[in-house]
Amino acid sequence: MLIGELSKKSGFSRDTIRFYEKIGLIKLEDDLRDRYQFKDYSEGVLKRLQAIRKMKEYGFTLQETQGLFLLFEEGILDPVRGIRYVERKIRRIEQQINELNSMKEKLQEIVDRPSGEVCPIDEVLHAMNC
Amino acid sequence: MLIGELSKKSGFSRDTIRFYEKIGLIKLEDDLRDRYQFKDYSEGVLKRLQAIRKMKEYGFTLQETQGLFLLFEEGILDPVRGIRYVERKIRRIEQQINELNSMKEKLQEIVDRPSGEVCPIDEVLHAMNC
DNA sequence: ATAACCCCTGGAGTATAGTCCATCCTATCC
DNA sequence: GGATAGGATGGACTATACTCCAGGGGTTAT
Repeated sequence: MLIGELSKKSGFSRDTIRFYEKIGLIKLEDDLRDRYQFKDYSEGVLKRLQAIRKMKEYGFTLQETQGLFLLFEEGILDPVRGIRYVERKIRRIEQQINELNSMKEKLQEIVDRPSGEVCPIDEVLHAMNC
Repeated sequence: MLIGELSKKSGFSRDTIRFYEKIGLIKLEDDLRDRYQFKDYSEGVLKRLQAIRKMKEYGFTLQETQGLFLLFEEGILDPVRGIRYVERKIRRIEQQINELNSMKEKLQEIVDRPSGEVCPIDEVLHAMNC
């Protein structure tokens, strides 16, 4: 199929698809163009794009996705490794959540603090005589 | 003080300080250089850098910080506005936390699922006959 | 006198994930 | 024959927050 159809079916813009091609995240298995010199994408590429979409939803970066695809293609991705990989990702996400929670708590303290004449973001700007 | 001292006292690298200067986040009130043509930073700049550090801990971007400084300098930053500002920031952080939690849950399902011969990231790569 | 150490500027490069633009080709419709 | 609607390529640009480098100073210690 041509890039327009692939774009519609995958939900990625043409530019994004071309960008993914440029970084090697998707490949045209044979770059034999049809008689009009247009690229002809296979069903496999569409499936790959759908997998990329999933990966994005799971919070994986393109680089992580690419690494996982590589492992998969080399047949190194057995259940045990796969689970470990996902568990590491979960821990990274948990770290991010913790950081955000600590930010949130600090900010909540500012909001909750009974303030009379005191500037509510005094904690933030305390050095500036707010 | 010279940039080296400011760097030590603030914990920001020289390059970072120069970068903050370039984007206007800090300013030399008078750019009167001393006899060696070196910049002479005031205590005020140090305090500003300390405020920036705080803001970073609270999760504000440099742009947000700059905006807040501007409001403060214009005297527009009263307690009510300040609280509203912080509350908006809290809500943005909550959104990010929610997104991360939903990613985490999805990944946790993959890990928890009783798998025999099935690849644990099948959900991710299901389209690829993993 | 030469090294070590501090300062200056301007500009390029890093990572992430695209988006947009100019310029070109080809087919089809009216 | 010109408009419209696809397609191709290469390269520039966006945001965020730096980091590094080249090339030019001056000061201080041995």
